Amino acid sequence: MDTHGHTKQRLLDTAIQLIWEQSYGAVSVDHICERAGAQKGSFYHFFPSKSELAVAALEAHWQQRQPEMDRIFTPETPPLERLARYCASVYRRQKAKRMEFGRVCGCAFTCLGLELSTQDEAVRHKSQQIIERICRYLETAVRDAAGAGLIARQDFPVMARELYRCIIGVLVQAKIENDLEVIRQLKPSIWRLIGAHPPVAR
Amino acid sequence: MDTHGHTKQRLLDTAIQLIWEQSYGAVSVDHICERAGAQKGSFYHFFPSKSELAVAALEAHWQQRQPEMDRIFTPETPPLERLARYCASVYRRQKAKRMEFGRVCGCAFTCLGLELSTQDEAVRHKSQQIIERICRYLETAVRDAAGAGLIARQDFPVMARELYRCIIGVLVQAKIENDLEVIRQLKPSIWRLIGAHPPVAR
DNA sequence: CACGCACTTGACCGTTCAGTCAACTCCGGT
DNA sequence: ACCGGAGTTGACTGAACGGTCAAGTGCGTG
Repeated sequence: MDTHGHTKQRLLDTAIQLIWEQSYGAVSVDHICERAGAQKGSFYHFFPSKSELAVAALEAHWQQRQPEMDRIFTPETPPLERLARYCASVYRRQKAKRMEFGRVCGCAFTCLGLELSTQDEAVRHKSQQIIERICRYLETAVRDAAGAGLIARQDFPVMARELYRCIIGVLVQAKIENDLEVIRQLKPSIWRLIGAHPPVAR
Repeated sequence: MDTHGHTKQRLLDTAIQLIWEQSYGAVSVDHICERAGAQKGSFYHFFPSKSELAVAALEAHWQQRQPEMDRIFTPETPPLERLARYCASVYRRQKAKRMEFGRVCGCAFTCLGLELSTQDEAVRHKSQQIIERICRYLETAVRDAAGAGLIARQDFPVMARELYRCIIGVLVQAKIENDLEVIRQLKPSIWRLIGAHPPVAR
């Protein structure tokens, strides 16, 4: 039972954790409350519905990740090195989660977004919004890479989305196969897509 | 209410349809029975549990698709043309589904696999199995392309999985953004990954 | 000290869930 | 004509679901 922090934050943290490990449909409000050490009335004091909790949890989860994204994608790092570090951080995060939970869990944004996007417009929209935020980091990196003459392509927004799809694909496959090794293929795939010289082995 | 065919097949068809459009967690056995025009007792006569229905529905859905896959990937078609036709068929299928349901639904195998893979080993395994079957078509195509001197890479199984991840990524993004246009990017991405000459515009 | 409000409590609601069951119908084989 | 088994029916179960509520508690402010 999570007892750190205030109730609302505990509910958000617990929700994203359980939904990430299981799924929106498999996690009940009762489960979340129990694991967060809160009562149901408190839950509905902070969130009008389970669905709105999901939206808030997505946003909260992103807020937790953003500092690391800023660190990885700092302009002080050479652009291709940023991408390489991001690939490494994806692997590291998935490995850490598997250590904690015992299974590969993939990307929480994508899993939740995919599960609910045909049923819940608010969740779909928040999920899309977070994708856009991630793409912005990628776009800046490839734009800087082109500026430095490291890559030839100039269609930066398209490229960024292409790279993000590649990351999604890797994380989906890693979760379905419950295997981290797929993630090692992320960097070479990205290098091929951007048309950079083949990466040196990590 | 679906009244064609025998009860078991109707249950399978209805199940995959509803799960594809919504999600495993959002679709109840009652819904499936109602839409299939069957009684609950009949459901549990054919399937021991909702989870085992999901596995059977994945397999049945694949069986329905296989003939088209065989047609697209026939060795009589030039290898890169096979890939191009597959990209086109992915777009066509998603467009048709959106026409019918009103939203982009993505890939049923992936959606169901992703939702349940941490909770239901049988579903995860079936989903993985179907991925492998699709990869086999892709692998033969790229092997033949290399044999014809159209591409340089020789790591065919790795390539096939790389291409499949690219397709997954596109379909996930198309569903989350509820937009078919992303799928148009599939072919150029695949061409970049295999290192073929840029495709002519479709 | 007293007021008000944010937050908490735990019982409660009606509905829906997956799954069960005994009785029944129908049909092919003998 | 009879039998047995596959398939069907619809009522049923107990648990779990999302959500509500009236009655509290406790704390910061005046």
